[in-house]
Amino acid sequence: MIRVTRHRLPGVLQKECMAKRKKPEIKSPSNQPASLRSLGEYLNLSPATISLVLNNAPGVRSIPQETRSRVLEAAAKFEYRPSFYARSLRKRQSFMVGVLVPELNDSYTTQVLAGVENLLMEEGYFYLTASHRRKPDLIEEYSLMLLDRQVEGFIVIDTQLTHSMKLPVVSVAGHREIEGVTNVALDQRRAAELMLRHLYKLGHRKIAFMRGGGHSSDADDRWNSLMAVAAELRVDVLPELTVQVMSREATPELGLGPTRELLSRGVYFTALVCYNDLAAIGAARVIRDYGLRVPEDISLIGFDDIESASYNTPSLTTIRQPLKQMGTVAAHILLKRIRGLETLSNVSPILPELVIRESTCPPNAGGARWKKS
Amino acid sequence: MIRVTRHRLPGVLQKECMAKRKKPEIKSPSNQPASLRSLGEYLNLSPATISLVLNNAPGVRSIPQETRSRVLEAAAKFEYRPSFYARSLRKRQSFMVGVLVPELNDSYTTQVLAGVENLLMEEGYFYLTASHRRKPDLIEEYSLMLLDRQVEGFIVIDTQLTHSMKLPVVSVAGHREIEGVTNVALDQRRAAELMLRHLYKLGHRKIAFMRGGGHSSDADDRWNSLMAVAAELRVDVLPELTVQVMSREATPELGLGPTRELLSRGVYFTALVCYNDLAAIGAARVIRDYGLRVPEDISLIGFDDIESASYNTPSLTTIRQPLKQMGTVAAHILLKRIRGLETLSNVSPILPELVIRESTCPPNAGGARWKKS
DNA sequence: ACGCCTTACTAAATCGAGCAATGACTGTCG
DNA sequence: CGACAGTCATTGCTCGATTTAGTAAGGCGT
Repeated sequence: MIRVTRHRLPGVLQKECMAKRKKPEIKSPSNQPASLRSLGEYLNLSPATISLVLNNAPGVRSIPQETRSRVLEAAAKFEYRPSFYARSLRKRQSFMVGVLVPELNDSYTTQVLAGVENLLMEEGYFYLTASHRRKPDLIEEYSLMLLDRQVEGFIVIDTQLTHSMKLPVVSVAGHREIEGVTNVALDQRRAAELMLRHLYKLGHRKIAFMRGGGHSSDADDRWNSLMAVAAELRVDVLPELTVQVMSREATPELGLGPTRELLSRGVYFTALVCYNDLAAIGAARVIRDYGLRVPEDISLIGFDDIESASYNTPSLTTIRQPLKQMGTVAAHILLKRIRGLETLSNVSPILPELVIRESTCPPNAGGARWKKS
Repeated sequence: MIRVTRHRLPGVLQKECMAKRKKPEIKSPSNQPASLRSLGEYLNLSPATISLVLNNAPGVRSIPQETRSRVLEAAAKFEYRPSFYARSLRKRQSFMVGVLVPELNDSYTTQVLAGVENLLMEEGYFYLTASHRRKPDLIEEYSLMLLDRQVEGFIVIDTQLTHSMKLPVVSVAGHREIEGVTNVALDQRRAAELMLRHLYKLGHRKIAFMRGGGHSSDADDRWNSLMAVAAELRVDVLPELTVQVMSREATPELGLGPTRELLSRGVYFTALVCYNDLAAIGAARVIRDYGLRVPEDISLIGFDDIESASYNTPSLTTIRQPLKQMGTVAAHILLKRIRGLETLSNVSPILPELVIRESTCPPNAGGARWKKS
């Protein structure tokens, strides 16, 4: 009876095995991507051992330093990279999250996304994006597709979810309160304070307001906060000095109609709080056409700090949402939730920032031109 | 000796097997996601059969209609969705591509991305994005990470690749010619023709030029095309009427210096071809400060059609790159290449579009104000 | 000489799907 | 009665990594 050293046997078996199947010759490095098995064959070790060493798994303690370095060396030599799929299949973790956005070609979305990406990358996560163009059925369909792909959670940006999901969800600029969805939202109250306090300090008391359309979910919130702060500062909000955005275009046209309406009423005011930057750019145009100057006759304040806000003449004083930061925060919370550290509520609202540019100054700065026309 | 009907046996075996391992009870639908096995257990069929039916595989012919519908029904009932990982592992296909971009928060990139996404979604592909902030080592690192995740190809946007990859690559706004990389590029020649012909038809002959800085890879191409077309139209390109962008800021400041320089030379001209929209916005500002009007005294033409181009006063005449379409085309070519229909060369250049707005008009439209200051 | 511990590993199952190769049974024909 | 075709499925391996439960060899103690 022939005895063979036990732990040499597998090597022999494996070689026979290799002969049976297509033989990879001398295992040229650039042939096939290295696998645990190919490394095992090369080193005359089992795949299990290689796995143990490479993952520094608990059971590795029993493996002598010398073997370890042999493994490490071989892994480096053949540029071993574990198969993500095999690993994900086994560990039921994909290190991916799904991101649902209304539209990719939109600076709000992409700024948030930039923040999201930053944090996810740092943590070794990737993300899959799907843009649903605000169609509920696409939201549904895409979330299922992302679920199929084993995302571990969702970040939804400016997206109307209708029901809760089985996975953790963090929503940026979301409105509804939904079970299992953490909301990351701007502190609208603080934004209103920044706007009105700025105008108030400059000396403005006759302030006109342009209210957002009903289609935007932010609009009501923003309006209510504005009203609350105005009351606090004892600034009158006169119906004659209040107009509402009607259209839902994403161009400065937005501000044209309301501003014309306002000026045509002939009621004196020194500052206009616009619904957003786009509207403010439109408003500036109308005011100039009207023979008045911005900011000398009328100060203008916007919201969002879009790119054009600083390119415009005059450049706009506005409220900036730290969008990138909001993305980072969202990703951070999501990962926490994925890892089981519940952070369902208690998300502190994001603080906005006042950006002072050319469109605001003290009232009547250049000598009143009002009533001239 | 007991004989059991052969094809009942597996059912029994499986039941015993179930008893040995953790028994999933009555398989409540919302318990675990359904798998081929769980469906098989439920229907007393083997996973293989289920797979056959659901994939409509060749071997399915031998399976009677009745069994098929039973399978289909059960799959619907338990909302069976195949595991992407298992499938990808087996078929070595991930239905994912990698997208490398310099920066997410950039409208050029995201417009292209929107096109890419559109087409990929239609074809059932997703993509993983990584933004490398133009750092070569990050480009390298991220492409390896994407490779790990089994992407089937790459789309790179405005990204300097240094070497060829093993996978198909399509580059948008890429410059270098690299083995295995298909370039999707704008037809700069055509763009130059659109710009100059437009000015020429309006009657401009004294045309000033603002050249791009050397840091942009597009800049030289664009300049050469411009020169070629100018020669063709017999339009003089005078050194006195040529300036160069120096800074590399991404704000209208870009156009300030060059335009001041140009005006300070005191040489008469009626139109200025700007390097891009940003520069044109800056130029417009300087020209107005100088006491001249756009477009009555000086027509201005930009490039890119950024959002602010239409918001600006006056709005800019410019060249639009069909970025979304470029993204679509890139994705289309990539998928073709992934599927093995080689489309390495012969990619027709993308045709730009002239967008006529307020910043151009015939020369001396409002009566010459030149030399007034 | 016997058991027991340590060292250094390995076998085999698992994740879920996909196939190629087989089987078992039924019915029919020579 | 036996061979053969046709139905209706099943077995068993594969993809590559992870993990648990081992096992063989050698050393040590008594």
